[in-house]
Order: sequence, then C-alpha cells, then structure tokens
Amino acid sequence: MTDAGTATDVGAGTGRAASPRERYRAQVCAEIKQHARQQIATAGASALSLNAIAKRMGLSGPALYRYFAGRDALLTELIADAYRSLADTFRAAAATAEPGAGGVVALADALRAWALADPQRYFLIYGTPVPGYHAPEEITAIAAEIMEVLLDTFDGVPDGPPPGATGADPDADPDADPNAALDADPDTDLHTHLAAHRQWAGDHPAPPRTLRRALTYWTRLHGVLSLEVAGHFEGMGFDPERLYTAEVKSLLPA
Amino acid sequence: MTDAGTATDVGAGTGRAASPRERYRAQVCAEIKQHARQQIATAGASALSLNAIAKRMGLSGPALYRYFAGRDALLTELIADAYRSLADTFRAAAATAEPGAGGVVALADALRAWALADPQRYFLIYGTPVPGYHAPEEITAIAAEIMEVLLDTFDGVPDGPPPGATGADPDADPDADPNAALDADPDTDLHTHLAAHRQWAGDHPAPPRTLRRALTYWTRLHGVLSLEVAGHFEGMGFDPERLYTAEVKSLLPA
DNA sequence: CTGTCTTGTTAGAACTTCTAGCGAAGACGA
DNA sequence: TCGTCTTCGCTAGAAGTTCTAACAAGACAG
Repeated sequence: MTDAGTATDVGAGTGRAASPRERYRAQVCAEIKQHARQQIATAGASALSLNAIAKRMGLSGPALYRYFAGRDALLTELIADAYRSLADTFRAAAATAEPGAGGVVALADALRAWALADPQRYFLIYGTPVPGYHAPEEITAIAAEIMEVLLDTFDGVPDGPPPGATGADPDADPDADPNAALDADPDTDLHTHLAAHRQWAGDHPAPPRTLRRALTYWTRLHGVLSLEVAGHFEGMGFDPERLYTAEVKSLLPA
Repeated sequence: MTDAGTATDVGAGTGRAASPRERYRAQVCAEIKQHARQQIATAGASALSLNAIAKRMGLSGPALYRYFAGRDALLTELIADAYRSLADTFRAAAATAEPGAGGVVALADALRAWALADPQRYFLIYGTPVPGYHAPEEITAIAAEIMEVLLDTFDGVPDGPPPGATGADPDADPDADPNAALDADPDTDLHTHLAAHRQWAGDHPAPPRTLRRALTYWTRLHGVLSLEVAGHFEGMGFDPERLYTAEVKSLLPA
C-alpha cells in the first residue's frame, strides 16, 4: 500500500537498487510534475488542474491520486522542488566563483537568472502565500541552506561599504558626508540585534556586520527582482537589470 | 440593462443624485466586496468563491452575477480598490508630514502599516501575478500616481547619501572608503539611464539623482516588506521592523 | 502456479463558475 | 391610477473541478 505517500523518494535514499516498478513510478511522478510546471508557467498556480494533467497524459482523472495525495500535495512538492532548485544553483554559483567579492556577485547573477528563467517558479517561493500556511521543516531547512551559502560567501568578502553607506554610486554629493550618518543609533542597534538573534542565520559565526550586510543584500536583491518579475516595471522604459546591478554593487567594495 | 457593468460608478461621477435603486445597488456591491475581502484575508485569493459569498449574504448563487460579471471581475475590482487604498494612504501621509526628510519616512511608515494591516491586500498588488495578465490603463494610472507622490516627496528632501553610499550605518569600516566606489561607471550609467527614460516617472521633472534615489527607495522598501509579509522572516528571531527602518534610513540624510 | 501488491478504471458525491429563462417587485410616464 | 419597463432574485442546468469508493487487471515474489 503506497497510498500516494512521498512520491519522490524512489530511486535514491534507500540503499538497494530501484526495482522496475519503482523506476516506473518515479518516471510517472516526474512526468506529472513536468506537466504541472508547464501548466503553472502558462496560467499560474491557481490554474493547476490534476484532471487536465491526467487527460494530457492519456490517463483518467483519479489515476493521479495514486501518485499524489491531492492537488495541494502536488503543489507542495513543486514548491519544495523550487527551493531545491534555487539551493542547487546557489551552491553551484558559489562553488565556481573565484573567492572574494566575485562570489556574492555570482550569487546575485545566479539568483536573477534563476528567477527570470521561470518567473512562476520564483513566485512559488516568494509569491503570495496562503494565509494559514506554515512551511514544513523540510522546506525551512532548504531555506536555511540558501541563507548559509549566502553568509558563507559573504564571509569571505573584504568589507565593502557598510549597508548604510553602501557602495558604488557616482553621485556623491560633495555637501553630504556619507559618513556623517554612519553613527546613527538605530543601525548600531540593528547590528547587535541581528547578532544577538543569530538563530536566523543558523548560528552562523560571521561577524555582526557580515550578518547584516548579507541580510540587507538579500532584501535589496529581492526588492528589485520581485517587482521586476511581477511586471511592475513593465512599460516604464528603463532597464531593471541596471537597477539590479546597482543594488548588487551597493554593498560591495569597489 | 445594467449587465453587471462597472459596479462602482453608482453614487459619484454622474452629477445627479443617486436614486434609491442605485443606492441599493451600491450598497449590495459594497457588501459583496466586504465579504470577498474577508474571504481573501482568511483563505487567500484562490479561495474566493462567489457562491459562498452569496450564501453568506442569504442570496442564491447566480444573484451575484447581477453585480459582477464573474469571479475575475470581482477580483479585478478588489485589486483596483487595493491600488486606490494605497494611493490614498500615500497621499494622506505625504500631506500630513512636515516638509523635508520626514516626508519620505512618513511614506515608508505608511506603506508598512498599510501592508501589515492586510497582507493579502498587499499581495493583491505585489503578489503573484497571473502570467498573461496586463493591468488595465485605470490601474497603471493609479500606480503612476503612487510613484508621483513618492517622487514629489523625495524632490523636497535635501540630498542624503546617494543610493550607492546610502546613509545611516555605524559600521563604517575605517579601512573601506565608501567614496572610493562612488565613481564606478555602472552607476553613472544608471543615473543617466533613468533620467533618459523619464517616462517611468511620468516625466517627473526631478533631477536624475532624485529619480534614482526614489526608485531605489521603493525597491528597498519592498525588498524587506515583501519578504516579511510573505512570512520569510518567520521563526528567524529578529525584528523585521528594524531591518525596514534601517533601509529607510539608508537613503536619507542623517 | 498462487497470492499479494500496485495500478488504472468507472461511478458518483460535493463542490465550483456561469448561462438561460422565469416571475416578482420597484420606478416612471401618461 | 394604470400600464410599461427595468431591475432583481430565483430555479434549472451545463460543464468543470477535486476527491472517494469499489472494482478489474496487470506485475511481482514466494
């Protein structure tokens, strides 16, 4: 009795080789998810229909319930896949980049490319959540991994401009002294606050300013990216990529 | 023959007084939308059901089609309402704030309060879009108004640190010279690029650096806010508000 | 070969959106 | 006051969805 349990753990995980039946099951699962992804990409997650997928696969409606407990289960699996996919590209980007500031730039580039390659996949993670939903432990673990890669990469970067006074901008007004503001109270607070609640970073041992810089990097990237991918810059004429790279540079040494 | 047309233009707009019938219609419309909002707030937009609303109002299913052409029409109306609501709070915040840097802070505070007051309303605008959707002209007009308020308010602010080297942070590393990076090429590009494509700002006459600062302000605010409201900071222990105010200050003079 | 386990099937309940057509009740002009 | 005209709410019903239940037929292990 498989009971449409976790449909993913078929091949790997268990030590023994996959039986032909298991391989078949895994393949059908993959095909279902493939169709689901395509459906989501073209009409959004709310248009995901098990029935339509079944028909397109030459199966009859309820057959899919042998593979997924229901529509929500399939969607949850796709979300988990999206998280895994992002974690993988992040790890890959961090691994291939040369050490130093290039690493975090590579991460930013990878994030944007990943998001633009499949906007709806981005929204599976960062889009509208259902009100009561709380992510299962499996997913929060992957999210933590992603943050860890970011923190690790940032930890190897020589200090750029601090998040308050943040990096590349030619428009340094001679009258305004960027450093004047750097001793404002709230920001010291933020440093110590983030360092004190290090749990968000999985108790990453990075120094406070790195914690803060990485987190701010993350939010600034998503600030541009989420608006761009959602189409809020559409018809505005300018190139979102330039805004993005500017924000990337805002936290990096020249 | 009303044909479930634009259900909103009942009272105002036309010069003559509203007939009792028109007032009744407007009231029913409002009640429908009220139920819809509540339903969305508790279960998300995908759970919006005309049938359920009708039942809860003591009406029978198809009666609602006298007021809205369909589910999508109702949702579109709610989205437009959300835009109008944000534009209103923005205008109010800009109007009551004292001139100077306090204005943009008031805008940021208003934005966050508005978002937290009803997260699903925030997502109606900034959440997952349906792939093919293009906003009608009515909505892009409101969006432009919102940007205009932001730009107007920013235009009255004395220059803070430029977006590259951006404001309040105590962690100014003595070794890193924030100004060193300020002449990097890409950023000059961005200034001129944004100024050249001024259409995104409704041809707002603000100087290039103001355009850039306002736009970056906007993305940074949404960067923190969207992640927070979507629950991505949940269980992380730190206080998102501090991150938010830090980003607010990042573009403001001390 | 036999029994179990897995898969796909159909039937059907309970939903949903949305259309068609009927009847009643209010608004308005003569 | 009367008749007409518009608007409104209803029921019936088509087409779609998710998902359950019971059944038939294949594949695998002993």
